[in-house]
Amino acid sequence: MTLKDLQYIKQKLAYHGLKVTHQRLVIYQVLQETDTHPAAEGIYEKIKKRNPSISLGTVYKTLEVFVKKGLIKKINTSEGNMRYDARIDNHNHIYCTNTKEIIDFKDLELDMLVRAFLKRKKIGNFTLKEFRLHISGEKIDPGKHIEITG
Amino acid sequence: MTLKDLQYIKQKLAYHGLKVTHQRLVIYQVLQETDTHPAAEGIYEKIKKRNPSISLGTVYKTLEVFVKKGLIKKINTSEGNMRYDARIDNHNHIYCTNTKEIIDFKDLELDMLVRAFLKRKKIGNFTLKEFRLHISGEKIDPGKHIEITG
DNA sequence: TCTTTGTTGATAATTATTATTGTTTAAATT
DNA sequence: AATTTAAACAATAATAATTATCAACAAAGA
Ligand SMILES: [Mn+2]
Ligand SMILES: [Mn+2]
Ligand SMILES: [Zn+2]
Ligand SMILES: [Zn+2]
Repeated sequence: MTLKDLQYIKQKLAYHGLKVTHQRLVIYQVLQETDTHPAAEGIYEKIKKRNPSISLGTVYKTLEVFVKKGLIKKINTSEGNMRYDARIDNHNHIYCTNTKEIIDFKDLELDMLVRAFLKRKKIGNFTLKEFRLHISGEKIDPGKHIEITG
Repeated sequence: MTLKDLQYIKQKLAYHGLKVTHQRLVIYQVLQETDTHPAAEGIYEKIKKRNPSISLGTVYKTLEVFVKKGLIKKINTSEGNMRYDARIDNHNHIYCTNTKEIIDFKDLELDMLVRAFLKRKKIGNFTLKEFRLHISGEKIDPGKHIEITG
């Protein structure tokens, strides 16, 4: 997290009419530098170390404000609890059913494939907002990473 | 719900080592004849009319048992609460963000398209179990149905 | 019929999330 | 720089959805 990045986040907050507070900065930072799609609780735990006075309620509230403003996205696990995602561009998720990890998976070819399909297959009386492919399965070696090739 | 259907459900329960109880039969029936992907609470409400003695806890427990045995599936809304689905074949869902409806959307062509894509795009250190396309948007006329054409 | 084991209903507990409220703070205004 | 004000905060209470407990009950088997 460079000084430039920090300035950029401040700008974003201001642009959305949000006051620049230490809590907001640190919550956004933590989420941005994490690729595991953490829950509010997880973000709170990370932040608490350096900011012992922060409240879990503030984390929830702040995340919700960010979602409303479109700064971040909210996704859900198959267990029904919410996770947050600093990536706001359209992308898909791979869910590992035993480690509970959620891994980003973006692919333009797939996007076009599906988009073309949905255009052909018209859905009447419906305005499509977005679509997402939800891939689920299990890591073979939980110690190693999932990697997309080909 | 014909007598044949009822016999068939009884067989299914027995096959999975589950005792055939009135509660289980009626829960499964209600879910099967509903296409709205209801929550436990919703199923409970429907059942209560004719079975005033049934307990909400039993509905939850029974649904969970069914999911474990693979008789039904559990899906989640973007709000984070769980819904149940009597359809267990692979299929996709269309989410209406304002009516909260979930509509089934099965398409073999799409399945093959995605399957072929994922084969090409290998995901390493991962065993794929299933994939689902999650389409979200809004009904234009909430009074009318969504319909797929083309 | 007796016994065993699984299932139910009633209820308590837990978990995740949201609401409330008095206090503090960022930033706009003087 | 000091003052004002609305927004944001921490602490805490409340809610909603779901799960756990347990005594009573019912189905299947001996
Ligand atoms: Mn999904
Ligand atoms: Mn919940
Ligand atoms: Zn993501
Ligand atoms: Zn379905």
